[in-house]
Amino acid sequence: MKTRIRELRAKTGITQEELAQQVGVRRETIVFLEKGKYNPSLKLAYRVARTLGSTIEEVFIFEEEELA
Amino acid sequence: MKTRIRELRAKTGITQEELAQQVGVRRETIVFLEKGKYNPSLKLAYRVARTLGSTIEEVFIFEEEELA
DNA sequence: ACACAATGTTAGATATACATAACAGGTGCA
DNA sequence: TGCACCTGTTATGTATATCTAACATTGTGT
Repeated sequence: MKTRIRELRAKTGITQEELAQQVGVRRETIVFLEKGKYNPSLKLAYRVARTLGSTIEEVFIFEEEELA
Repeated sequence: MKTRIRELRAKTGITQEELAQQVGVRRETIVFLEKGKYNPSLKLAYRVARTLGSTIEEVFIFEEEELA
């Protein structure tokens, strides 16, 4: 899974820490998400997308093979 | 969380069992999802949405309060 | 009424998302 | 140089999504 979290954070000028607080998770969780190191719950994905002013499918990108 | 899984299943005429097989999970998992009894992983949400010919945000609906 | 398919529920086991804490490397700025 | 901030990593613990199996209920057709 790839994400545009870092890119969107840069665009809105917020840090991992700030995103974490707004989303209600720990900063480490954001680090792992940004690096695609795990597969978030749908609710968390929604929160991140909304906080970044975007949608789930724009923020979290799966390759076809990953879904098969 | 509410979902349109049942509605979209009806539209395409597939059973819980068939959806489960196509998505690669157990039927009980589909039952729980349909009833909003748990919060799926993003990857599972993607698979369900794609199998139903739709998108995550159309299939899984969160109320504002749930996200806050 | 009977048979069978579809759906619902429950209990226990396993995997993993996420929390927590602690530390390390990098960058910019005084 | 030094400090403060941002980012990355690792280890351990907890909560919960998902699996598995078994049984109950509801619906549908004949």
